[in-house]
Amino acid sequence: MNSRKDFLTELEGAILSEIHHRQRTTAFQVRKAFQVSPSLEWSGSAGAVYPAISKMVTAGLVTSEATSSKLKTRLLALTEDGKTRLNDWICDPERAASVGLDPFRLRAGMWDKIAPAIRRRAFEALRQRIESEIKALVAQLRELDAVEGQRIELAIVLQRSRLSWLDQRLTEE
Amino acid sequence: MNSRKDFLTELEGAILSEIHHRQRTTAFQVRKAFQVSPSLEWSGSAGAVYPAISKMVTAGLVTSEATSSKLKTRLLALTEDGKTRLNDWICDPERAASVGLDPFRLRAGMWDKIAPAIRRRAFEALRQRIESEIKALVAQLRELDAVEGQRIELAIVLQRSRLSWLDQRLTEE
DNA sequence: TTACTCATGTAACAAGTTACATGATTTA
DNA sequence: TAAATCATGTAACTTGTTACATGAGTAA
Repeated sequence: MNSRKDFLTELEGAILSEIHHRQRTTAFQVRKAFQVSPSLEWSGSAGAVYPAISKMVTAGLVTSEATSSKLKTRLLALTEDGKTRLNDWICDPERAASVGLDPFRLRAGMWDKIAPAIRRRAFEALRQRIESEIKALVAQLRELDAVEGQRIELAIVLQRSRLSWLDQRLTEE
Repeated sequence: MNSRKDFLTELEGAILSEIHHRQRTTAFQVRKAFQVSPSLEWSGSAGAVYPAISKMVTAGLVTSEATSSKLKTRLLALTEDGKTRLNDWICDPERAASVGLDPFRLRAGMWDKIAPAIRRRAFEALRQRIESEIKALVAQLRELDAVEGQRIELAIVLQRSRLSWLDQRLTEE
């Protein structure tokens, strides 16, 4: 049995993506990108990012070299092995096609089970919230790079489809 | 400071939903429902479900009464407090409007970064996978109850929007 | 000089996973 | 009677979170 894990987690894939498409990145920059991203659910917490990168350095997927600056910044880059593994992760159809975790979908079945008056109010609050989320996403669309841009585009598609689902539910009543 | 947590996690909400809309449920049935569900990402593992239910029994959200059967089955039900908390969870617009965790969206930005030939093959594999997922979801639509049905419907909407996103990318090339 | 940001990292904790233990009941 | 299923639960592990420690540089 090989104890070396032969697949990347979602977080590891996301980190490698970040290192790959941005050149001369640091762990800190990766964290920042996660914190800023409105389409990613990770907080970019130090306790997740640093250990994940250390592990991938040990596994030979990432190189980490010290800089001359007094701040102990380390520049990260992918090894050939890291690039291959990232590619496999990006193209894995099984993972990419899975439905993921969606708080809206999780609740959708239960909205039928509550009193109509409460539901109407809840739907109204939801609609407003989603619309303001869309506005925020659209606003960020220009500021951010291409990789994040595609993710945001899909997040907007998702939010719009939620809105039209809500509309349909409301007109059916 | 109150150490008693005043919000439900997604798993706790899902468990309360399951107990509420099915009458006379057991922890085992809840696990089964999660395991079978194609729209939920939890495995319904014993190590997650039993402790979560125990905690909610202790917190006074769920009652658990032994049955006369030799199998040490326990029937679960919501208390009034549990129903209130479930309602709050269902209607929480902040949580419901969040984008969630989506493996497809996470990878979407990176598909531009790989060689066109590899991308085309990856997209073809993805398309086939998604289409078979949709078929499986449609097939389950009849078998399952209303609550799960709504979730599956939304999962189908998601998968179809992924397909049309892929189509758009392919025709743009 | 106080406060904020850059930058890395660890510790305590939370929440999920698999694998196992236990024991009754049903089916082959 | 052997195996599968029903049913509950625990133990070891993984992976994420917040909060803290540490220390350098920058702006008020």
